[in-house]
Amino acid sequence: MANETHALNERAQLLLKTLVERYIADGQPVGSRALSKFSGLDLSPASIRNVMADLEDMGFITSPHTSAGRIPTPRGYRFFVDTLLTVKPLDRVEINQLEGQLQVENTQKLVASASHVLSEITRFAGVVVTPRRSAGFRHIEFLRLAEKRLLLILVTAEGDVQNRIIQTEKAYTPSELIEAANMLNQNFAGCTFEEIRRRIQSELKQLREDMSQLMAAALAAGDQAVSDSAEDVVISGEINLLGINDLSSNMSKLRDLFNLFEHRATLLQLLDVSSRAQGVQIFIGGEAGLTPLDECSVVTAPYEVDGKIVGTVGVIGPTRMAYERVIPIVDITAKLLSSALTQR
Amino acid sequence: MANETHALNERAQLLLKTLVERYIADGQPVGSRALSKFSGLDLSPASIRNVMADLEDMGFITSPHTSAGRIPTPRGYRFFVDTLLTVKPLDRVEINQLEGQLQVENTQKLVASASHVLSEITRFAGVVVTPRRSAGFRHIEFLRLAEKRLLLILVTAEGDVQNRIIQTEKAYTPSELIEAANMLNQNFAGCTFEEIRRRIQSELKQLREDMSQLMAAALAAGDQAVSDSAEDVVISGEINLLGINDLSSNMSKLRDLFNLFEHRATLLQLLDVSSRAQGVQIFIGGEAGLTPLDECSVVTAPYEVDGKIVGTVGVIGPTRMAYERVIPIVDITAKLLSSALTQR
DNA sequence: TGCCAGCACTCTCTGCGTCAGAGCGCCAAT
DNA sequence: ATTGGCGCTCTGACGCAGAGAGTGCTGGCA
Repeated sequence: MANETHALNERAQLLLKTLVERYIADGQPVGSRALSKFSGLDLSPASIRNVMADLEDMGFITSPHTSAGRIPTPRGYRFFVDTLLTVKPLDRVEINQLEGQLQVENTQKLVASASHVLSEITRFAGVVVTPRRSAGFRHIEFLRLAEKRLLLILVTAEGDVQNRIIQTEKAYTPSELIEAANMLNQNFAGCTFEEIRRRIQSELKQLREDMSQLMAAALAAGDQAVSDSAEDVVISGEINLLGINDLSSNMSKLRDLFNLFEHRATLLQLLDVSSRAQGVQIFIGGEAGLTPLDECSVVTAPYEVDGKIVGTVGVIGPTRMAYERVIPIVDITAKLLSSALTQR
Repeated sequence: MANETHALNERAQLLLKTLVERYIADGQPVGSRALSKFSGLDLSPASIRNVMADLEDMGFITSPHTSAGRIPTPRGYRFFVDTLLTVKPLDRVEINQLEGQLQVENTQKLVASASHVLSEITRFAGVVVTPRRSAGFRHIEFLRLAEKRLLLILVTAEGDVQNRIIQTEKAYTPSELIEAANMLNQNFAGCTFEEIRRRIQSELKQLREDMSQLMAAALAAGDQAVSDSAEDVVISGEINLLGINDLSSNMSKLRDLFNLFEHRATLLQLLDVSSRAQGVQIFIGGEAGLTPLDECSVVTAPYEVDGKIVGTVGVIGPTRMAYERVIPIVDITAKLLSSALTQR
């Protein structure tokens, strides 16, 4: 007895499990009759009602109103995913399919396609935190577009390419441009932009005056690269959530949710948490502390480059989602992303 | 009499105008009493009812049901925007504000920010068709990332920068890379990729074998650049439309609308039409032939580079929108975009 | 001829009451 | 411990009446 208030006996667990499964499957509150049919146990609805009452007391399930069946509470979902859920790993076929849809041309495309694939395959919103990169300098190029217009191409240590068009006051000759680029490439390759800034500052007097605008532009582009490469969140398939009945019923909540999506910083904070732990993490309902996510769950997994965690992939969907399907998908996607990034 | 069935007399026009204005303002069907108060004419509701009946016969207005006021039909809106609407040009201040929010660093950012600004300022969805560019070759660079990994940087004639990481079979020396780049830069600058492909093919035998992989990669990147630079539609602020009562009432229509947004090709077709004409164009309701846009209007304006139309900007919002505000905004945005693009 | 007050009519919207259906809790019997 | 049975409660659908809004029409007036 005292036992039952803390731990669930096997029967209660089985019933909770089938209840959650049925609710996830058809979204209707589950009554004692249905449970008696589907649990596999040979119990009458009346007996089941007793157990259900206990489960309700313990806070695992609740009824929307007196004469409806029961639905899982967040706590019920939590227990379900933590100890009752049996995930079946993906088929080799599905993995290949997933892998085939990742576009490996460059990091941005890779991240974008990962997010897109997640949303396509789960039909929820896919989300990826872009890898954080320490912005070092590798290579620069000035390309003459017109008399006083240059295209500046900047490659960071991580192989990201930044480009911007700059208007110059003076018309540089091709050889001057090459000279400036060489000067930067030879002296500063491998440095951070902060270092470059310091060293240029101190050597400014020696610097030929007509070079200084080019240097300034280069540094500005560098700063841009740093800020661009700050962590960011890529979301796709938000539209899928419009189709989810659980969410689209109360319009104002839905609006809040989409507003959250626009508010990258908040989202980032949530997803960052998940990158502390290894493996798949699940946030159920408001567990993340964000009210717009009340009826949502977030399934995340960190991905890594060379053994170091650099970002997070995930799926945002209704709390009533098929976890046993979503979890392996997110897991594999993180692994695929890791390996695609490590190769480069 | 016969006159009235074709053209509207002044009184009818004024009443239609105030009716549309009032309906746009508060979204409620407008009754004869309200019209008599707000029209400025000194007429009793009863007289106004006669005119309204005529307007209804002519198809400019309709009533949702017997005892409601009248609302404009698409034809009513059409007449309104064509001949009754008085747009007030934007303040200098507003223009500056608009201009300040455009990010001119490079074409992609410019287009994205234009779309974003439109959505922010109108609180509807902003949409921009990216400029079509003939993809010519300008410059290429091979950068060694690791032994058998190169970063390929490709600059098109229009100054767009493509980059991709390639794995090579052979470990190239820096001087080989420079040689390959030089070879391409000197011989093919200004050519289309099609030309390059032909000429390389014909000279393939003379080409040192170890260079061919680099050439192939360069051409592949070029093709990518061509296809990437194909026209595309950038949408932002779709979420704003969630908040519009006219649209969010019937969920399924809203879904259709968002599906349309995902279906770039269809949207492109619609927006391309608008780039045939000069100046602001307005599509009301389903005039564009797309059912998901039934309750929407699209306000567009083409923008140009060096006097040649290269794309379209626009706003998608509910048919019940404040046209007199949206029209100048779209107009000015197109002009700002034109001038920003022409400068580069 | 144009305008308008008045009136009957129609339609929506709201609230109320009823009724069937679903499901529960409790209790007594096994 | 399990279970059949009974009464209770709540929802959702339905129908109905009354209020409110706005129209169309008619007949009178300048």
